[in-house]
Amino acid sequence: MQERKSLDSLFQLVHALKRQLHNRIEQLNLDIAPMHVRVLKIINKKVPCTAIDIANFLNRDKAQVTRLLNTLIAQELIVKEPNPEDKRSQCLRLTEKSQMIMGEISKIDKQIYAQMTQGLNEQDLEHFEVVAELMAKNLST
Amino acid sequence: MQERKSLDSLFQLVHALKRQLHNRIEQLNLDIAPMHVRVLKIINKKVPCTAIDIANFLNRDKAQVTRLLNTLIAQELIVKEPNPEDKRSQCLRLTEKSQMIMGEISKIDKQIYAQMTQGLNEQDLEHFEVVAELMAKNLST
DNA sequence: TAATGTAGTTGATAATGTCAACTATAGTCT
DNA sequence: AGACTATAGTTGACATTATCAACTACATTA
Repeated sequence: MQERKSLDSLFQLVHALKRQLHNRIEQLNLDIAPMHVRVLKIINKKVPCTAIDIANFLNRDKAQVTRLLNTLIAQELIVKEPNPEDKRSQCLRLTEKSQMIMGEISKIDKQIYAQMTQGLNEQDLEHFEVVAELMAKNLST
Repeated sequence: MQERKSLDSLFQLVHALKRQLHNRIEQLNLDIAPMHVRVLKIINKKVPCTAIDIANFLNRDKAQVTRLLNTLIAQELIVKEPNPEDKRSQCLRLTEKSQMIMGEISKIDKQIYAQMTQGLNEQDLEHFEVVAELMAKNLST
């Protein structure tokens, strides 16, 4: 029953994490969902960033990404700019509004991370992350 | 950026895991989703088992559990029996049909687990699980 | 230039998750 | 016993996340 237990704890962890993030994001009164926040983070980090970059990073369908981006554009959190290298594609950029929001989100991330990692030292976390990454890689190939 | 990276690898791992499970379950032609399988596993493991037990274990809304159970009943994978200790409640039990299916599911679990844990030793896995459990606990309190 | 590939959109639909209101039974308190 | 509160489960409504297929427009390759 070793494997069963491990998968369950993993599912429960991520479920708890998503709920925390969802609750905290709700408090910002942004009217966007956790996936929108993840998209904002990616656009913030990767410059330049296109829709395909996001789909690849999140390993999600392009259709989902298009819809997430539409919401963000409607709320003036991102803008699309022509991609000089490819007329099919657009570069995504945060607006001033969302740049300010990213600060809040970063705080929330830090708080949740601190809460989640209580009682764990740097070495534990390092090891955990390495294992998680390897597992994800094992599954995706 | 330490915290960001860690959360992302976790999300990606679970996403990849869910996809693998989904694909494999699909191959069984059961016409049920991963959550249904998780419910079957819980009923299989915990005897007696009621709807509330499932909701508590999965940390999900009772409404969702009711609907998952309805599908399973419609497909004759589980039956409800009166709970002798509480007339509001029913005990859930696997049918012969689903007991056979559990064998297949167990095989799939083992295969996916083996794939996911390639290159990791028992100690790595033990540590990973302990950390995941502690994190989940930290978040839920 | 024809064929093939890629970026992104749209429609349809499945899977997952949450909230609130409700029924019926259980337990508690006096 | 009767009133009050709590719990098990159901139902309706809805939000979020995810996937597939078909499509347009542009890019790349042969």
